Amino acid sequence: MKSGPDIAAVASLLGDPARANMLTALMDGAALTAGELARHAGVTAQTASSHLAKLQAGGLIAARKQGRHSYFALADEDVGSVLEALMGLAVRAGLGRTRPGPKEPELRLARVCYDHLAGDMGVALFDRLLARKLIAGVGEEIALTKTGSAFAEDFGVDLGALEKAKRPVCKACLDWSVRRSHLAGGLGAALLQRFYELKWAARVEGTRIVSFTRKGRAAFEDAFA
Amino acid sequence: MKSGPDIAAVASLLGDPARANMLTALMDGAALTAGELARHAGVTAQTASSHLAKLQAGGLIAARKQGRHSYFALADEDVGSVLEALMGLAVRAGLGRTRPGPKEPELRLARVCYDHLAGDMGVALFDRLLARKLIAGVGEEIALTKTGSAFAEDFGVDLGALEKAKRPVCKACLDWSVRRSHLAGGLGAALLQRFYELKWAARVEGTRIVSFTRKGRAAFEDAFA
DNA sequence: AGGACGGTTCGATTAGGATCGAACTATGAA
DNA sequence: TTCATAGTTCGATCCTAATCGAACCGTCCT
Repeated sequence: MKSGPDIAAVASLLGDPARANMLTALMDGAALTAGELARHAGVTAQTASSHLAKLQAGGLIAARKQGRHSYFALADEDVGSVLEALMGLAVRAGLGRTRPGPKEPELRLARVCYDHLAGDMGVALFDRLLARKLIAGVGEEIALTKTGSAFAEDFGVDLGALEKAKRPVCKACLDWSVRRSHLAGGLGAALLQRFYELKWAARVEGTRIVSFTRKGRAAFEDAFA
Repeated sequence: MKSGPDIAAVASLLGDPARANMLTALMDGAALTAGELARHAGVTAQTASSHLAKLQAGGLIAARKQGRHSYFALADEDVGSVLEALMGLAVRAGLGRTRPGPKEPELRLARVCYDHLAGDMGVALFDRLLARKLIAGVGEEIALTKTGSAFAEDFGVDLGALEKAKRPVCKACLDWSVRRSHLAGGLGAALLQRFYELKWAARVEGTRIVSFTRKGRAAFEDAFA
């Protein structure tokens, strides 16, 4: 009579409207703060906190503290797949769908975060370094691989100086517009510095926007493809 | 805040233990009467009736009256896929309500998922079809290759009939025990049917277990090696 | 230091829905 | 016809869990 894993337990987690709204807000893979998720769900912060604790206990989301903020993201892309599948079932019996659009395109594309690159291009940089196994690690703990170190030196980064500094060489930082990890730490700063030196990009005065030249953009794509 | 289809509505249907038990009982693709489902769920006939009405309204099950019996079955194999995927999440979160009984290993080895083969052997089948380039595709979008079509016909599958049906011929379904894809769709069903016909395997009464004979297992390994 | 703000915990309230008893309908068998 | 069985509908009860107010704990800022 009772066989197999307890699907009711996990399904009932998804079955509450507030939690479902939070999860759908997280479906793009980005991380959001507790407060933002509360707003998405249309509940108070207290209620949201309770929901988030349950989702975390159920293994559906992963939490990460940064400063006084708590960021939450889907635990895993499998969770996203299940949500997609559930939407498929929901569509056949009910409601339609809508999709919002982005804002502040330039800021979202590339900007400085303290002293390193953030925005879509920052996230892309991070993703490609990871995909090419130039950096590796889990969560925030990241390090350059052997090939990565060679690559960085070749790119003109003085790794020796970075390692002498007290600042960590590699660190994952959460992006506020894309809400995914990008590369911070000494290496992140050094790479952005090299982009300036190579005239691939420049700061736009009075803003945090990093403006890539056409050639710079192409060189960037080429170097990290 | 109001984006996408209402996944909470359908998820809350799956979130009730009684309904979840009914659905898991239906996962082998067979149709059961209201009374049988009530016993599976451990509730009285009245409550079962209420649950079944809700599941039907939600498009998860299909009802069919025959004499004084009401038969219920999963509305379609997508529902089965979602249930399998949910089981995957439940297992990962350690929410496995079931003590690993003696039947557990057999279930993991080979079982029916709606009407096709799942478990280790289902995944193995899928992998080998892919490795031999008999099927190809990305994600859930899969199709038979030319050599694959020839192979299927040779194996005794009536592809013409499959293509006339509205049901997709090939489809990937996520396996809860192995957490990888196995083959669903018309072809998946047809292959399992052939396994039965060839006496390679048979259903174990009252369970979802598919029991392969020794010779059947050898023939399976041989045919898809 | 102080204060502001984001997040969490605790407790009490409340609404939704799962459940069952009883009555009702329909089918099949005498 | 009468009876039995399968299923559904109705109403009442009861229990869980979502919710928010208020207080508490950190972190950041000046």
